[in-house]
Amino acid sequence: MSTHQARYDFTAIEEKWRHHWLENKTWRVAPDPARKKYYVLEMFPYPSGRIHMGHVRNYTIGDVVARYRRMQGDNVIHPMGWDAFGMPAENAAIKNSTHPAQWTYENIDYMRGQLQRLGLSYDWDRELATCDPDYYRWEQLFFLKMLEKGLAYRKMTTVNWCQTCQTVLANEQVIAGSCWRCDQEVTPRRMHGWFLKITAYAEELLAGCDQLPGWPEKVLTMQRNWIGKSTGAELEFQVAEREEKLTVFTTRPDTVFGATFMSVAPEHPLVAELSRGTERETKIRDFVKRTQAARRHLQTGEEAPKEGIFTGGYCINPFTGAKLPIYAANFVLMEYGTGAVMAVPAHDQRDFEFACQYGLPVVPVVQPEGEKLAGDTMTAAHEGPGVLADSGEFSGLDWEAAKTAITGRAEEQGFGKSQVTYRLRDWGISRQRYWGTPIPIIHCDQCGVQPVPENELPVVLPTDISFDQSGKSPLHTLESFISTACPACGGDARRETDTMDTFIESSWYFARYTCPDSKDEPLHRPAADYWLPVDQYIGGVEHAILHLLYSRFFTKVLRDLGYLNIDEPFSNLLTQGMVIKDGAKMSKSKGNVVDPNELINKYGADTVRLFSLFAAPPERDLEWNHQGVEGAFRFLGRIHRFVMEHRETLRRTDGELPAELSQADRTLHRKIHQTIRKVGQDIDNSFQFNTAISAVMELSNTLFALNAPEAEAKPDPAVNCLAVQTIVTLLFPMVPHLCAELWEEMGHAKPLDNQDWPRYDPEAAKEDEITMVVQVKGKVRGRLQVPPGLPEEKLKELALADDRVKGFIGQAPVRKIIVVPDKLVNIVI
RNA sequence: GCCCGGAUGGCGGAACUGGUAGACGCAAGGGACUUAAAAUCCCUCGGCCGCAAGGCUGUGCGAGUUCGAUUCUCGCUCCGGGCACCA
Repeated sequence: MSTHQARYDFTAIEEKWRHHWLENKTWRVAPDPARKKYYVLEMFPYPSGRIHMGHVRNYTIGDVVARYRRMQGDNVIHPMGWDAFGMPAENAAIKNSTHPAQWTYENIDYMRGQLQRLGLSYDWDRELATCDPDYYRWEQLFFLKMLEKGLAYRKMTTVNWCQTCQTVLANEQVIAGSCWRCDQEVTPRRMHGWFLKITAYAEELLAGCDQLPGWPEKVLTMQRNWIGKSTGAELEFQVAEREEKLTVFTTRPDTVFGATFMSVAPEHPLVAELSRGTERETKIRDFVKRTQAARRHLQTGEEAPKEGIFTGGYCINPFTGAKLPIYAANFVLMEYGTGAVMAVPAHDQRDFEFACQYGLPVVPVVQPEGEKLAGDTMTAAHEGPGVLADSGEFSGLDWEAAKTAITGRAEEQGFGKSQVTYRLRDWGISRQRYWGTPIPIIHCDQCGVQPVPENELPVVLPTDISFDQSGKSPLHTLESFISTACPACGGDARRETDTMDTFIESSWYFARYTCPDSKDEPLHRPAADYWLPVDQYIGGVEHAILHLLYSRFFTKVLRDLGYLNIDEPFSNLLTQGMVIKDGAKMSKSKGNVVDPNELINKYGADTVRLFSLFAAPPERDLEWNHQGVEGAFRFLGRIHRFVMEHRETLRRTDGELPAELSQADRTLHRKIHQTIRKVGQDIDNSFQFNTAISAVMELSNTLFALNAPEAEAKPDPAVNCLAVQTIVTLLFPMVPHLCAELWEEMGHAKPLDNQDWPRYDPEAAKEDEITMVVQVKGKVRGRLQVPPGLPEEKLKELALADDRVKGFIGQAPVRKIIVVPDKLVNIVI
């Protein structure tokens, strides 16, 4: 045998099969109502230049799922595309004086090649790039439809501004006070912007969380918290000696008798109203200005000390008639609820602190069991349960009952109602950037804000632009783009120069993959209906709220607009962990980046894939370990060598097992079927590729040992052949090139691509002898080799007869014997 | 502060529904082959005691339930993530 023949030439093998798959379009799919469909999708990448290890891991996991489902007979759609709009293209354009489009498309070409080198089984005919007008034009249509239904609107409000990115961010895109992309701290800014009414779907988005058993509980919890539903009441307080009423939202209507003052947001209109023309006016205006500035300079995560100022106004508690002073307080948020709060210091810690600071009364009205709280001795608010006291006719009620009773009374009397409030805010989608989807709107001095007529879509992003160093969008000053005619009056008008948040593109791309060539409509219903929803979605947990919430929202909107018939986009979600090196996330600044290209050159794609699956289960972070990669490479080399060494025998074997199996045959045959069972279970239950791979390693270890030169009785060639076939087939989803090659080397004419997953025979997997553990008082004292299925009595007998066990029992009386069939016997003395 | 995760050899990680802790791989040590090296193969490998047979101990810490706990309960410690004045 020549060493040449045995060499594992991964470069040649991988190149051969890459071409084979691409040229034959092996992974192209079409709807087939007769077959079960399976949609597996990985979060598409931003074309930043080159793929990184995180992509490798993400896409390898998806590829294994895709190939595995195909082998199970499913009609598998597995598409890939490019999240191609975004800031980096613009930054690169400014820096290198290229055009964002050119930069983006060059990156796409390069990265597509990288993905193909990994052997990922995509249907490339479905590839899309979101910066293509044929893609984003439909977003402009969606926007117009949403505008018609009141789901898109424009308002002037305080937004999150990122100075570095020179743009506004949605609330979801502010992570711990900083920009999700560049980490710059965001600052508040007043400006006009377009919003999508995600709050109209708050309840459905929340309820949907209970309909997603295939999602990690952690992600659902984060989404529930983000939506932040609170149930309570809205109560109206008449402002003393004035026309206005002050409406508050509270989750604790039961404490209304304990309200001793009111706090409102500094921006609340009533603050300016009440102080107008009084001697307080300047002082109050200063306070408002100061607190807003302070909020801007707050360290992320820091709480400002509570501060407030008396506005000079009072309002009347409708339940008690008491006159409550109205304070402007820095901790009250204008954006939440009504921007005003009834303050109950005895039962709310914030109000308590505020009351202490400004000498306001504390009146407990919910008494906890076995205690009698008094306002002047309390050191903290009591926020827990209790029974109402000093609350008029409601005294004596349990707090929960009181919530309903008091709200009900307010409703009868016409000064309140039960109310649900969400933390979720509408999605601000205006971006002051160039490289994005133009918002199809025209501003006319005469007619106001006008939608671009549908038949004029798309509003194409102009390409004749030049960047200066300011970082500002060139669209804002591009006269040829801005200047247009008003669709209503035909007069001079200006185009909207803001573009859409790029999260819009990723909110529906999974649907467009089902019909990427649809020309006359955004989605071709028969295709979308057949393929959707995505059965398995895979990506990083960093999108737990952002992309995943937006996509859920968009799916519901598109459903209500008649484009889709599903409620939820992703039935199952796998959030894979990060790839780390030396205990830290890979980053240029840390100098711990591993380049996939170098690895593939050195070991081949199969080894890189194998290691990234083997080193950790998918949800967990994966520590990249160079020596571990070597180990994966050695394993593939061993399999390759074995097949090549036995090539001729393997080709001659017809697969018919001998009628009588020898000891070695039985050992190997049993292991084969145990492995089929184990690998199938591991993938089906929880994508535990790491343990699936170790199972295959065990099978190969058995195979190699039984065929080692020093082995006494070698297995029959037919059993060996079955073992090799099993290894190659089970490993194919993870290590496709090598397995395809070895399959062919074994003499199979039909490629492994659509081979059926091996069948598991429970009979063959049965052990004919098992190790029974004998314990004395719970400690292992002996082991028995017995055939499985022995009756309990027999097992007890055998256990008690064991010499070593006898020694441990000694003279002590046996009190009890516990038998777990086929597992252990525990003798209690 | 609140809400989730997690903690197992030198390392990555296994362990069905409470039933042999450490599968599989890496590293390390020893050996074989080789003029030598690489590659490959074999052996050892949680800790302590012991020549050995074997014993004791061991899954972050402390209790508990159980014949039996990495697994269940309670209380802590540390690490990671999310939210953070949301009324």
